[in-house]
Amino acid sequence: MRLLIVEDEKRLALSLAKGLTAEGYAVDVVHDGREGLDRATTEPYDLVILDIMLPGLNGYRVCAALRAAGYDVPILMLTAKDGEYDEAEGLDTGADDYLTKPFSYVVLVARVKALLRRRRAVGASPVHVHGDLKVDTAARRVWLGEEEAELTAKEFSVLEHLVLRAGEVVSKADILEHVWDFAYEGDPNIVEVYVSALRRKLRADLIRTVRGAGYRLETAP
Amino acid sequence: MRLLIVEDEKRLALSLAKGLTAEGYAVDVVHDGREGLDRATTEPYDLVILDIMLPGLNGYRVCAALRAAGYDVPILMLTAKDGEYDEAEGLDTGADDYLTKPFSYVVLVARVKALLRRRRAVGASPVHVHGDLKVDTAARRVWLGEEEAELTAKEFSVLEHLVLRAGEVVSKADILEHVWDFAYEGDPNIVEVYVSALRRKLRADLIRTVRGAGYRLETAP
DNA sequence: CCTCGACGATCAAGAGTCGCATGGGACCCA
DNA sequence: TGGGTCCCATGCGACTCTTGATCGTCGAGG
Repeated sequence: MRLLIVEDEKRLALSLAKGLTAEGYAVDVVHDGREGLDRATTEPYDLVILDIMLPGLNGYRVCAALRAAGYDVPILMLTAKDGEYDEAEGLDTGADDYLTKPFSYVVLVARVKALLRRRRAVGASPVHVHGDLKVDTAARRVWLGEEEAELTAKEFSVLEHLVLRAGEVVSKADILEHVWDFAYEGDPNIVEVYVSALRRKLRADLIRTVRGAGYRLETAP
Repeated sequence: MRLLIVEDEKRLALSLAKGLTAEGYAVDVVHDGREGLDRATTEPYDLVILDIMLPGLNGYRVCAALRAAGYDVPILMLTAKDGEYDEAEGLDTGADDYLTKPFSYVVLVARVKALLRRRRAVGASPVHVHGDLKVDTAARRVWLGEEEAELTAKEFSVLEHLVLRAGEVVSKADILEHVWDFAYEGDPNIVEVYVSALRRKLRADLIRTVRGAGYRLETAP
């Protein structure tokens, strides 16, 4: 799961990024509206956190522009409660939720999770089952049969991405894009390392290598 | 995925081509607008990268000409930020996105991927069935009746191309262009080798040889 | 009907690429 | 300082791709 934070207060942006990274999300931060718009439309995010007061384009306009272009990723707006901007207006322009500053970090994480869950809840629960593998994306827990597996944050993210596209071949480049953030420029070998770890902690034949194409999470046919 | 780069600065063109090839794209380069127009209309590309300042026809005119002819492949424009040309104008002539020079290589790749992704999102169901042959392009799996066949990456690509044009005669040159890239200068015999492998792994009469013309995937049983 | 030439099929081997395992180092947090 | 996570580098092993040689087949024209 990859998030974009558009926030010009650098201290706040940094602390949010840090916390959300620790939760296991890949997080990118940009500091003005124009760049936020560019980035959101060119990189694959699962959620955008958007401040309203921004240099360049303000949050409302970024949000409206994204929605006008058919962008359907959830947007969480951050508003300062000083009267100049109104929360309701945020929802009018197409935001999915808003938070009024100051807010506690715990609340933010809860809202983020709720939005991500709601999105997938178009008929599906946040728990995915494939054969004897069970993945709870909300709680970030994994079971194989009765046994719970202890995964690190990155391991879980890689598995999550494979589970969301179970049965399909997912290329290493694709996994890199979704699980790592914009700043990452390293070797795709890193994906192999994590797949290897998942096979060791779960079951070797769960993730199938498709040589020259990527990996595929086997579904029970 | 096949890309066309229309760019007269040879150093830049070469370095882009090199990088994008490393990303797994088949890349062709031409150096002037007239040739770009010709190539784009005569070869099947998935995306065109188009510089604005070009000898012959400039990028705007190439882009406008393509769009006027109903050409709907995504176009990414490259603009030099020296005031003479304006980014907005590029979008007006029908480009899908633009990048201002100088840009980082990483950003270019991100934009290319975004454009290809946006396009693919509109795509159709990835499972093709012809008689007892079933090809799932997303999962990269192939069945013949109940039996699944194990194909290598190249074998699958060749089959995929034949399936997309099932019933038609596809020339060896055409297969070479799509599965290998335009600049491939090897022996066309390589196609025969792969067709041979497909017949062995699937069924001999599935791919019919049309002497002097190419191959045809049989649709009727 | 036979012969010849062109085209296509098949095979085997070397070169090249891809994926895996492993260990070490950087970094972070307690 | 110590444990854990994350990332990188290396070398090995296995598979894939490609090439070139050889054999088979088709069809036209004598």
